[in-house]
Amino acid sequence: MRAADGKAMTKDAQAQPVRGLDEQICFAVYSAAHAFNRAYRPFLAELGLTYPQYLVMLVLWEQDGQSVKAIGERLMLDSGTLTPLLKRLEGNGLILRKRGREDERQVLVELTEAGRVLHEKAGRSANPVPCAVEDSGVPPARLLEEVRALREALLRRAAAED
Amino acid sequence: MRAADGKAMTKDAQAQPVRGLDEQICFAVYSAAHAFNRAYRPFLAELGLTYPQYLVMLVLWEQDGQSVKAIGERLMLDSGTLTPLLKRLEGNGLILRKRGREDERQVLVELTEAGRVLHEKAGRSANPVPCAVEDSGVPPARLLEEVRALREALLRRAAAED
DNA sequence: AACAATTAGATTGTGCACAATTTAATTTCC
DNA sequence: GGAAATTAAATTGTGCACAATCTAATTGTT
Repeated sequence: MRAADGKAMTKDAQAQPVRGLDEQICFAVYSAAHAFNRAYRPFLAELGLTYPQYLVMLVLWEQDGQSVKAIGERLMLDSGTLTPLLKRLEGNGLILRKRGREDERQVLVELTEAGRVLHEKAGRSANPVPCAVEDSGVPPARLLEEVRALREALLRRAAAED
Repeated sequence: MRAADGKAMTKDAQAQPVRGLDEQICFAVYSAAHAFNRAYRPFLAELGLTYPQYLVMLVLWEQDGQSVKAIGERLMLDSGTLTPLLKRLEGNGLILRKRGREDERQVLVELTEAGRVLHEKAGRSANPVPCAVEDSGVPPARLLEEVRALREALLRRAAAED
């Protein structure tokens, strides 16, 4: 866990009249996540991946041979989500799953040749999403930082809840 | 549909080297959506709702008696998602589903007394999420507008893809 | 009236997402 | 060295999410 900066939380949760849908940041983020999914679909269909599978591939393209645990920490997903997803990627010939020799509890995930080739293909395919981000007119660097700050604050609250 | 301002899209999708996970706004939004879910969980557990069910209740609390179609347009969800979700809400006694008398293809969704009472209860329960948003230090009004602008740009791209 | 086209929901099948539990391997502590 | 605690994955069960398909009702056209 990062960000144990000791700064006290500003206040406690309190009862409040329920806000309408359109004033809620949570719905904006929720629906934006769906919109990303839709915008990515044609690009990912060319690669034969779903969006969560693409995220796993991004993690492996950054560093091959990671454990399920390490992938899960990177993506904030648990084994109940990753195990079947990784089995599908293995079934499609993009990765191999093998028990660690040193610690046999671990499962190490390695790219196959096809998995590495897909990295090149992804780089050559037209990705519509960065353009859409640009179209939105929102400065990407600032938005990235704001959404990350929001996520971290939410995770701190969730962890503090009990 | 809003925002048909006639402004041409700035450029077409192009091939680009694949960016790392941490530079991608899509992953920031995706993981922030999960973080909202986690932060909401204890609040929603008190109400006996999941997050998507809470969204449906928000829509009905704003206006009772809407059709499945209208709810779906508001939340950007289709009948394959809503039908079983609404049946669960009906099973829990929060709503009633009845065929429209005027147009029998429609199913109208109405709050029960328990569903209305839950609105009051939601208003009295401590909601940790606004506090977390405040903790993040990001100006909420600006963030809301930026995320919405992003979503609309993504949906335009997705619609234009083919 | 009659028939095509459209529309509203429901259904089916695939794939996340996560809580809770289980199994097996490893580490810790004595 | 051996029992207890911890850890890594897998499994099970519930609930979204959406594409594709199906059924039934309505609307439009002739």
